[in-house]
Amino acid sequence: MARKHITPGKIRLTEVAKLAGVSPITASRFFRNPDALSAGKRARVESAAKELGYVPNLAARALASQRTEVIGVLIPSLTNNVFADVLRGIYDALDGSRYSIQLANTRYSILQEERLLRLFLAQKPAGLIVTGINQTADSRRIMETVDCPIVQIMEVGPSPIDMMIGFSHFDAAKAAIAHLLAQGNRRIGFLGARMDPRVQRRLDGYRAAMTEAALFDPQLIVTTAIPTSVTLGGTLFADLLAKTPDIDAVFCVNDDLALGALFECKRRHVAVPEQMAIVGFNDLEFMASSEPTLSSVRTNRYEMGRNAAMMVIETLEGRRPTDPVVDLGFSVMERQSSARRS
Amino acid sequence: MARKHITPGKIRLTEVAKLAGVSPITASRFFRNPDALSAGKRARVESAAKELGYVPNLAARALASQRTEVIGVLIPSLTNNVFADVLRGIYDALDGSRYSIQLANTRYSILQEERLLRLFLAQKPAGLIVTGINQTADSRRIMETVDCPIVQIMEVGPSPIDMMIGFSHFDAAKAAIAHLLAQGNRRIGFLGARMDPRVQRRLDGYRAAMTEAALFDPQLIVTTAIPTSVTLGGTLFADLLAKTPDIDAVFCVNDDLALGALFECKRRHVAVPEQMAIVGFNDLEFMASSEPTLSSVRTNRYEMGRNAAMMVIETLEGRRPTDPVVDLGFSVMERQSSARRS
DNA sequence: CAATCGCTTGGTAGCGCTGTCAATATCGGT
DNA sequence: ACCGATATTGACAGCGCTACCAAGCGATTG
Repeated sequence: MARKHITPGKIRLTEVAKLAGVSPITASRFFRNPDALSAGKRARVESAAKELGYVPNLAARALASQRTEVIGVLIPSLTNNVFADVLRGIYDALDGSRYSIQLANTRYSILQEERLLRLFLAQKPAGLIVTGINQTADSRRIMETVDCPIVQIMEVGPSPIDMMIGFSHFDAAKAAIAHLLAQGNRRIGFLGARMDPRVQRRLDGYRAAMTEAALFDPQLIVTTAIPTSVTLGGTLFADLLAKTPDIDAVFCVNDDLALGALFECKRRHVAVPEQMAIVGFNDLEFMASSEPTLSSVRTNRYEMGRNAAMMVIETLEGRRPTDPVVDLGFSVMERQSSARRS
Repeated sequence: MARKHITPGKIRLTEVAKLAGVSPITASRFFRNPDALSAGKRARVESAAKELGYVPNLAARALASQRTEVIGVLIPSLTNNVFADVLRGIYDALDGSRYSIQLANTRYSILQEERLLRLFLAQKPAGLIVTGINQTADSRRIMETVDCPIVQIMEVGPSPIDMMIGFSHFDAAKAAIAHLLAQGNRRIGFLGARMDPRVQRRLDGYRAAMTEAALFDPQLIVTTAIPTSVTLGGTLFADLLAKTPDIDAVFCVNDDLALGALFECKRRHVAVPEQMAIVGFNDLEFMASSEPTLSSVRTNRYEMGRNAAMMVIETLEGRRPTDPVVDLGFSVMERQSSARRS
């Protein structure tokens, strides 16, 4: 005999089955596919489970069935507000479902991402949500061969691994610049921090729009690898102004930078928008209530997370979404900070 | 025979043991307590595992050992920046350790918290991190009988369930008011949103400080159950000003409200700090770089998360912290928005 | 030299659940 | 009344790992 024998009070599936007067297998089916039971047994098992306060042992289930009900989520940052919204969407979508989330932070490193991916896949997740479309070649190969729904979030692009939901950062940035140009601005600066792949594509969109307008000038661009912050927005804006004092507008790759730039303008008594137009990116809540209100590009982060999780669930339940690639779009929110000068 | 027989390529502990020329049990010990092996076997198992790319099956481990290496984390909100910092601390502390995190969102409901708690405990977590000291009586009873390290975070108080790390919201608010009083303010308003237990205690601290100074007036208090936002800060400030136009300062229960109040002041051409002093709470990054810079009460959120996770791990490894209750304190950051009028 | 001790190693028997397949019950159609 | 088809149910074995106990072994001791 190997170990201490059965703890008396413990409630296993067997106990529920016994009380309900059915076989353990039937009780098991009740929890996984109740429709397969006759109405009578279904009711008996249900009340027995409730009476005993039965909670399934997920480890045993995972071991026996060779799969889990865990959806792995790989995001590059826990601090960034953008991902907080996405996560909230994911958690909301999974709330009340049988699935749970395993979250991991790649810290903007695709090698770290690959490591975490291997770790996740070893535990046979039910599904996977990964950020962006820039994975290592190995990561991609691994994900292509694995048999579970995978959603790439935050942006759309060609050749999804499986499914994809996001928007075009290139188009979004281009639209922001188009707006600034339409308001009569000519010397439009670019402020970028962190410079992850999605921010790079916003820079590409900026470059394309400016080149089309024959207004491109590399001197207008200030970027850094440092993580973003409001303080950094002020610093970068000061740098830009030092390099190119004749700018009439600035496009910031996110709202923190935009807010920092606004504060820096106030410190320097540069009137916004009269002397300087500002546009941010993401449209965080505060943009609409600053003074002046700040223009931004609205992105649908909560919906992105929510839909991504729903796409995974639907696939798992056999109702695979008709279109594997969803473009959630964006909208340029035109506010006081980029209003046309009178 | 019950099911398809052994998948050929699958690497189990048995395979590693075979290659290393030891029994499975010895291989198993290598992963859990390498020091118990002789140096020779340890090296052999290690190289065998690496050669085969072995990854332990956590479900099997959990089932056989009757425990998991998952630390449950219950927080009230995913959106709130405050918890993002705490979470980052927790994830950082657990990074590279054997433990992983299971996160759940109570949405500021202690009933929801109790439900999630039962769910977690059914899976025998290695440890638990819960927010605050206001649990339901049932939750408390359950946690007191369960045999795993538990850390209550965000605040300190009497009678911890097990361990506790945080600071006194009462004292922190009182110190903020003391600062405002020291700067010569007399009619100090209070702006509160969400009004969760910790915010309530900040209100208590405010009331105590104002009463001590014989300046308390309920008309100075504006609160709402609505979740916080910058926009709400502006709205509440407008309400306060409508009720009590003669205020000379305002204490906001968080930085979002403070920023909203600042913007509202700008819109109304109320000079900060000349006509209106503002103090926030938490000291988020942007407070130091706004124009004017905003005073706030700095709290050590990242350290709180990090230490909480470390306290759990240390207890699990038999090195229980000497003091179960850790007060991380706070500091009043005095900036331009509450500078003494010249 | 037998008795004792500490360290390392292995054998056995499950942990609680579910995949597979066979057995049985039920039903409509001829 | 018989047949095959469909809906329900159950028996069995085993998922991959570890708790428990016991045994092997060299060193130490009186």
